Amino acid sequence: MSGNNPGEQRRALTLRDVSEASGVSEMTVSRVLRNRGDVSEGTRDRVLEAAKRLGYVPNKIAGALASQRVNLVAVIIPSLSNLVFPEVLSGISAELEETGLQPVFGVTNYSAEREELVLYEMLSWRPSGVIIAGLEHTAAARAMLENAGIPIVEIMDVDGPVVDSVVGISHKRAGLEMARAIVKAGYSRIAFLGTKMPDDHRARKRLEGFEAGLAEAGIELVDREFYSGGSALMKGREMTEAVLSRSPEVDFLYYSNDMIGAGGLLYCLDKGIDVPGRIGLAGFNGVELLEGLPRRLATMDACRREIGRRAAAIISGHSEAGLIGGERVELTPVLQPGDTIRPA
Amino acid sequence: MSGNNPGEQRRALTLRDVSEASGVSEMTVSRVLRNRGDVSEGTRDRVLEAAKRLGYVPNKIAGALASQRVNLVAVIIPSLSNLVFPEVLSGISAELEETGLQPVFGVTNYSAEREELVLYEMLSWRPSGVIIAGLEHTAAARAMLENAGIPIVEIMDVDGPVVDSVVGISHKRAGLEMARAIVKAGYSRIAFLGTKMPDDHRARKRLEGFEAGLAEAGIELVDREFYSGGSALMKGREMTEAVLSRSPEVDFLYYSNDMIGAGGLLYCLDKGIDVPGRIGLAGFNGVELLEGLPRRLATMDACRREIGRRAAAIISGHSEAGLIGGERVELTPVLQPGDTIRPA
DNA sequence: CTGAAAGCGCTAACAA
DNA sequence: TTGTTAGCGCTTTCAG
Repeated sequence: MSGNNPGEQRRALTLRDVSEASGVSEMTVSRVLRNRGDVSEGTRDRVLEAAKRLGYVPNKIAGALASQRVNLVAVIIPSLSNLVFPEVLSGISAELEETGLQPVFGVTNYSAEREELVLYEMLSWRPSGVIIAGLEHTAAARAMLENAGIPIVEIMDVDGPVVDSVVGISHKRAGLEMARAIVKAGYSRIAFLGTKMPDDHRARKRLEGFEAGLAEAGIELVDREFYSGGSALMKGREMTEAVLSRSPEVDFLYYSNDMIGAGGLLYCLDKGIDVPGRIGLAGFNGVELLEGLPRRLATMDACRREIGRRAAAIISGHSEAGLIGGERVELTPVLQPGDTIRPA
Repeated sequence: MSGNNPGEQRRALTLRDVSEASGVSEMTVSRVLRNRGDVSEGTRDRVLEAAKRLGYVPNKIAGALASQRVNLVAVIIPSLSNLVFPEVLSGISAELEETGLQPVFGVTNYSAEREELVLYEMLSWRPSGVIIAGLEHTAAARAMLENAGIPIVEIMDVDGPVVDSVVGISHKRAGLEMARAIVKAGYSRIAFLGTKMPDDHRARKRLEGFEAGLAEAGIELVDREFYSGGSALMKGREMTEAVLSRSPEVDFLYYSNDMIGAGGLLYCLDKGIDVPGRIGLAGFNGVELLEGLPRRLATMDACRREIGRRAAAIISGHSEAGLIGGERVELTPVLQPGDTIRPA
């Protein structure tokens, strides 16, 4: 408020400043500011008044170093532009809201190398826990996770070996069940349309499960088409056109996510193709965003918010209890048949 | 790798451990690990080998306290579920990638109170800079920003008084120009459909600008409709239906964002309404996600990624130069007429 | 090129 | 209820 000579480098306020301004020892000031221990009403008021008047903001760096406790939870995800992850994050945020823990986000762009880097960076802040998407990590990243000495929760996927705790769904199973539902509905000449990302293991596992499901009925994929980058809705259109002109006999299109599926749906409607009569369609994720399309695309809910919540709950539970122990939460995605699979 | 008695609380490794394992002083180990100062090839190798073998992860808390430097940039945004912000974040991430600075995100849920809290929390980590959405803050938040002694960049909006630097667009102007374009195209019975959020000041400013633009031509809004929550596409449909049945004379619908606009577009197409002949439509944001709809919705690009980039660049520039000085970057959103405004 | 000493701002532990 | 003393693990500074 006063004495702000511009140009003069202002030193940030310290506990000592508040201590001097209030005539109370640093230690007691610290107690007041953290609501710790017994402090008399009078002292408390004097301290709070002084802190507020000066505009004191505590230095968590120093606090964390002294107390060896950091209220940060590292959250590592592949991407922010894929709709799915912001939803997971908001589940995490919501769950952590009242726990005193703060999520810190890092993004890997679907690169295992970058994941390793981001993880290293985050661990060096000594967070109280780590939530990380997927089960596939570099050897070094895995080692860091194992040695961090804090609760680790791998999320989204449960198909594979785990470091500590895990919260997710089985993408293999999701693909498998979708395949069964499609076969049961009488489709048999089926194509897959998906993303081509080297490190998108979950999409890969869904496809594997899907093929396994088809194999049960002696069916093989008729065609497949991959893309990367660009607007998903548009890509969905383009890929659908490509597949339908290349393999006109196809009667079902399974998309690796709802956005490209929606593009495909719009394309089919444009072309006057009978959906789900002539061609059935299904996506994956259960993106709420898409409610409101001319038809509801068949999909499977990936339980994104719930995954975020449960993962955060594990971290906050363990950080309270002070223990580290692998929990396993497998959520079950439910088929939402929508309007694009014909009734069995 | 060895000696991991489970159950035994493992103390995290310190510089001293690396020092002892390599037979080099802590100070020199520190130099090697930070690539600072001259260290002989031999010592360097010994240190790196030891650090790697032990799996040492530096403690940034201690480092930051000692050096009084923190490579964190606090980024405060209203929401993650609104498409727009993840894009800003990815602009920030991209720009910061090579600077050694790390973004840390906080979410306010469009609440000024919560913003104040999040800001306090983040400032207590003594970040190198703050990027914060919007110009409207509580008095206390404003005071914190002013006294933080670090570069502050307010983003998204330039219509109003600023704390330090600002990067954004004028939403008033965006609304104004949209109004002019619509009037010029010959529409005159115009309705507004938007979100009802107390602290969404940018949507409010767009509406104000829009009304001002209409007023230039002596036109007043025929109708308005607000919503909150739910799937935007669906809400767009519902609101559109409501307005059209209440005010059948309307010939243009201006939506406060592209998602509800897209819902409206789909509704009109469903009903066989001639767009843009009978009714014109426009949204706001320039959401790439929507490319691939049956028609391209008229919109205005909000320059989200660019805003993120520029804001991050200001922070990293100032943190290098060590100075704090208000920069002002006003980007100009461009009208994308798409297929839903009839040619003037 | 390398090392020793002195903190960074706070809190744990103990003393009064 | 309040204060004192020692660090937390690193880096700055200065001395070899």
